[in-house]
Parts: sequence; C-alpha cells; structure tokens
Amino acid sequence: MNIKIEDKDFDLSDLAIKADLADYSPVRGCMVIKHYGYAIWELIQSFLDKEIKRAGHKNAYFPLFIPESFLKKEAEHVEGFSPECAVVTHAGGEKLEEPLVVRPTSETIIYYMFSKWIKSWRDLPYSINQWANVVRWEKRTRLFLRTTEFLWQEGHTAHVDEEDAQAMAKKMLEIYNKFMKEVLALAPIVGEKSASERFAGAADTYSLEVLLRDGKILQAGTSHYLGTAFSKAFEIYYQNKNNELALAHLTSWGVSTRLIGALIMGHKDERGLILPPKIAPIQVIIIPIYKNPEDQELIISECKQIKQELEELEIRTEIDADDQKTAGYKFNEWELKGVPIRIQIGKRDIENNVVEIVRRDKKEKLRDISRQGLTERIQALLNEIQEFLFQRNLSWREENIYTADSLEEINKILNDKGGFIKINWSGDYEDEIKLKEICKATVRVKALEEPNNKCAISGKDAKYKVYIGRAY
RNA sequence: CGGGAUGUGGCGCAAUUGGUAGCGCAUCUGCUUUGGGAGCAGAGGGUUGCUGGUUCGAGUCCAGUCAUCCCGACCA
Repeated sequence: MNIKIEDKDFDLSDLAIKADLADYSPVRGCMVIKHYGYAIWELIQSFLDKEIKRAGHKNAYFPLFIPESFLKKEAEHVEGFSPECAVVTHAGGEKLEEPLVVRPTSETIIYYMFSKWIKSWRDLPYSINQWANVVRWEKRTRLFLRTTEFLWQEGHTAHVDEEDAQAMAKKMLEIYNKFMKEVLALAPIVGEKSASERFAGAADTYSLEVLLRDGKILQAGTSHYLGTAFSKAFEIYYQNKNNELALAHLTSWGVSTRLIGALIMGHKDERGLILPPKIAPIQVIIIPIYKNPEDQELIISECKQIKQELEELEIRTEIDADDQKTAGYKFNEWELKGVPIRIQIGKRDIENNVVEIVRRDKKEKLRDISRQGLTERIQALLNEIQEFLFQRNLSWREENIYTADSLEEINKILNDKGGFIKINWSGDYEDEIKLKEICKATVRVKALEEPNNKCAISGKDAKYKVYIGRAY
C-alpha cells in the first residue's frame, strides 16, 4: 500500500479499501468483505444477537428464494420492491413455471409461514429473527452504504393489537439506539419517518439517523409498525378471547452491513479509520522497535508477555513483528486501520521498565507509561476512548443541528456545513418534493417538539417539526 | 437507467500527428538500516478491461460490451 495519508480527506471507498475492510467484486455493485471488515460485522452480530434474544426473539432461517406471486400480494410492498428485485427465471436448465425472486427482504415469505403457525391469541406475540443476505438491485451503489447484496438481521413479530405491536417496534428501535451509542459510539437522531419515506407496506417507520463526518446523514437502522396490511394479504388471522377471528398486527426491524459504513464515516479523520474499542477487531497493536537481533529477541519476548497479560483481560491484542517493515510504516498503517491503542516498545523502554502508548482517537502520544499496572491502564484507556468517541460524535451532532425558516436558509446551511436542520413543515408531500428539488434534502425524521411557525418550505400552516438534511 | 469521466505490470500514473509500452512505489537479490511511511546497487514482472472493426501497423481511431468514479432519478 503506497499512500501518504497526511491531511488526506478520505472518502468511503478509499477508506474501505485501503483499511482493508473490503474489495470490489467482478459483479456490479457487489463487494467482498475481507476478514478485517468481516470481523467488525461478527462483533456487531455478537452484541446485537444477544440483545435481540434478550428481547425474546429467536433466530431462524428462511429461504433465499421467494415465489414471485408472494411479493405481489401486498400492493405497496410490490410497488416499492419490484423495481429492485433480482428474479430467477431459469434453473436446472429449464424455464421455471413461476419465477423466483431473490429476497430483497423477507416479509412475504415469513408472513406466509406466520399464517400457518398463528391460530390463536395464545400464539401471540409471535416472533422470529434471521441473520441473512438480501439482494436489492440499486441503481447506484457504494461500498457498505448501498451494495447490491448486503448482510443484515431482520426481525418479524406478530401481536394481538396495535398497542402491543407499536411497543415492540419502539422497543427494538431503542435496542438499536442503545447499541449504536454504547458499542458503535454513534449518536443517532431517532424518530418517525414521513409518509413518503416509510418502508413499502408499513404503517409507521421509525429510524436512526447518523450524522457523518462529511455532513451527510445516513439512515442506519429501521423499525416498522406494519399494521395489518400484510396480515390481510397473507391471512394471518387468530382467534381472540371472544372466539372471533382477528388480524395480527405486525412489526419488522433490521440493521445491516450499512452500520459498518456508519462506523467508518461517523468517526474517520485525515489519517483514516477510527474504531471504537468495543467494535475494533484489534483493540491494541503492539509494535516492537529494535536495531539489532539481540534487542529484537528481548523486545519481542516482552511484547508477547504484554499481549498475554492483555488477553487475560480479554483485550484483543496483536503484535506487528514484521521485520520487513519499518516502525514508521507500521504506525501509519495501523492508524489507517483505526486500531484504538498502539503500544511501542524499544530497548530504551525496557531498560526503564516503561512503554509508549499512542491513542488513535486523539492522536496523543503518552511516553514513559509504567510497565507496572499497564494492563489496567490499557483497559481504562479503552473505556476512555470509547467514551471520548461517543461524546465527540454527540457534540458533532449537536453542533450541527440548525434551524431555518426558508428554502434559501436551508440551502445555504446545507451548502456551507451540512448537518441536520430542524424546520416546521406542513406535512404535505408536494413540499417534500420541493425541498428535494431545490435543496437536495429530505425529511429524515419527525422531531418530538410541536411546530412553532409556518412551514419553512411553503409558508403554509405547519403540522410537524422535522429534521431534514442531505442523506446517502 | 440518463449525463460526464476513467480503465495500461500488484498499486499510482505516463506514452505528441497511429510506428510495436515507460516511470514511481511495491516485489525479488545483496549489503547497510528500524523511536513517524529507510538508503544504495542489481533483477524480474504487460495479449494496454473484454469483443469485434478500420489500417501495412492500434494503448492511441470506430462500434459494442463489462466494471469503477462523479452528477441526477430509485433506495437499508
């Protein structure tokens, strides 16, 4: 890798490839997730899977192929997804009687099964989660943010009534929010989508919107209250306590490998990736520095000793003992890859019974850190970095929430700074269109406050206070 | 899917009016090096994305195709 990284403003593809997270595949819009990137996904999975199970959901697996007719059963759903479906028409050397859709999401096939499994109020709430790949033939792709095939988790639940279902949709939203704050150190704005931004077929869509370092906004997770539209389409009826047939109320919720995009773009700086400790595949990188073979042996054995001590505290540690590369090269490379803490040990340090520590988040060099109590010091520092990154992301978000009362103001703010703008909005679709055409911005989520002025787009009476911004 | 750009050793790039492909980094060998991307000397590596066409001759011109990037319309 031959790159000078001083003051380089990385874009996402630069970073994803140079930090060795992913590579392009020969198929348009698809990516290979390399081991360093996949390790991040595995960590995401292990944290979230625990939370999802704690919330009472069990994992299952549904097929990749969905009969085309299933997609067509729910009107809005088919309208939303048909254009981006990959369809298998031939298999086994023959034309299929009914084409099979490669799942863009699994509502239809899961609810088809729900209708067979749910018969009584005693069966409810019913829930399933699956970790799977899905395919959406997007016009424009971008590594991690929008790839043709991506990995995700999708949860589906059925409930006796709206109240119960809404509570679940919100509970899962809060689990995502907590995960993003505590593990990914990202501070999303959480709220309800406008009608036009809803999931195809949903009654209500809630989402988590992350402000990235480039000022753009990323929808990083969603949770939907689906109402009874799918239940009608797939005949998910149950017998209630009054011995009547009733429609189940459904929810679905998911997060994808896009979270890795949020992670990259939410924390990066001019030197590359910055990974919060909890999600970093390597939390501590140890770099031995030596001039001759005698020192080398001594120093490496000290590195191994430190690695072992750190691993006893379950701190993910690696030693970069590659003697083909100079120390300086390694410093830059591991910074590019976002490892939270680097320990440097040379002969000097061993003689003085100290090490040098460099923290990635603040680019701060801590010299002469005592070897005694080092592991505890590192552990505390990892927590400190985790907290620092969250606080930094939170202030970044807070500092970039603006208000505006006209399209001109909105445009100026977005051109100069990006970020979120809180505006009053009439709630009319035509105003959303206007906002998009003139400012290239969309309504991200509704704010909790009540509107306190006329609509910033049209001057009509405002119905909502909303956050808007330019999104990926 | 529309507009624009690009595609040349692993990576980044060059090659004038068409004349048979060159540089830097990386790689290999040797010696010296190693606390912020090492130095010197030598060596290897290419059907120029792919397919076809024009031409005595194509990296260069033409057509098609595939991929990537930027801008729109579509989206987690």
